[in-house]
Amino acid sequence: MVKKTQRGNKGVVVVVNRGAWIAEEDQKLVEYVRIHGDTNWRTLPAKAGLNRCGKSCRLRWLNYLRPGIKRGNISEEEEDLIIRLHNLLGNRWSLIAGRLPGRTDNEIKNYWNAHLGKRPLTIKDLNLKLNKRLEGTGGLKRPLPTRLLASTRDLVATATDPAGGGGGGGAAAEQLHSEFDLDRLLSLITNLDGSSSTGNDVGTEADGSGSTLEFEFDDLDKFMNYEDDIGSYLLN
DNA sequence: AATGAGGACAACCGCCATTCG
DNA sequence: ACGAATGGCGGTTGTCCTCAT
Repeated sequence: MVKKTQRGNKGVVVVVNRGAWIAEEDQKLVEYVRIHGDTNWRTLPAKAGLNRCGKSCRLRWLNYLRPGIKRGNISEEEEDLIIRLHNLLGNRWSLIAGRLPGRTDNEIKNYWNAHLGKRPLTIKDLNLKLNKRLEGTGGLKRPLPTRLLASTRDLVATATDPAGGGGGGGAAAEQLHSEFDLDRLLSLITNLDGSSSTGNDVGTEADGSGSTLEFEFDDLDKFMNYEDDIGSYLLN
């Protein structure tokens, strides 16, 4: 196990363990948190008899030891949700993880980087996914409007770089950008239950590389429960 | 069988926001 | 009001494992 010195309380140099946790450390941490709760991570290691920094303990607890954590086997539904939430929220892993019970931000982030981030998610992929969901209803009568599920950043990237190369495509990007029917999407979302002004206003934000949608939780909830409505909207 | 490449994932780091004295 | 302590987050790195050569 790797050791490292760091400044502890009052500048005292202490030796802390680094690297992979061993079963004994996990046991100590679980036992301590079970009795005393998961507060004051700074002093917890010393009290629990762990040669770890507080941050390390906190991370270990939150990501692996706390009850209710699901490990591995990301289901197709979860993956689908991750993709759509990422389209909405970007790399805000803690927010995304908050929508996936039992999953941690670290796991979502790792999964994205390992499986999804590298894979260019095309509109065709999204259409195929939705058609699969709509099996038995005849599938989509017309292509899914890209503006509903993909951020303009992704669209612009696709438009400017259709073959994976770089540069160019400004006109196409501009066209796609103009096709991003933000107002339409927002009005669909806010009118879902007929209450467009609930105090949880939907906002938008430009980040320079294309707009990213920002939703208050209630609106996001609506959107995530909106899949069937998107389907019926497209089929009608 | 040895080894190098690439993937997967656990853990660390640095920064920022919030809380507290 | 201010600074220190603490918590939380996203990005990055390190390590282990698998597989191809």
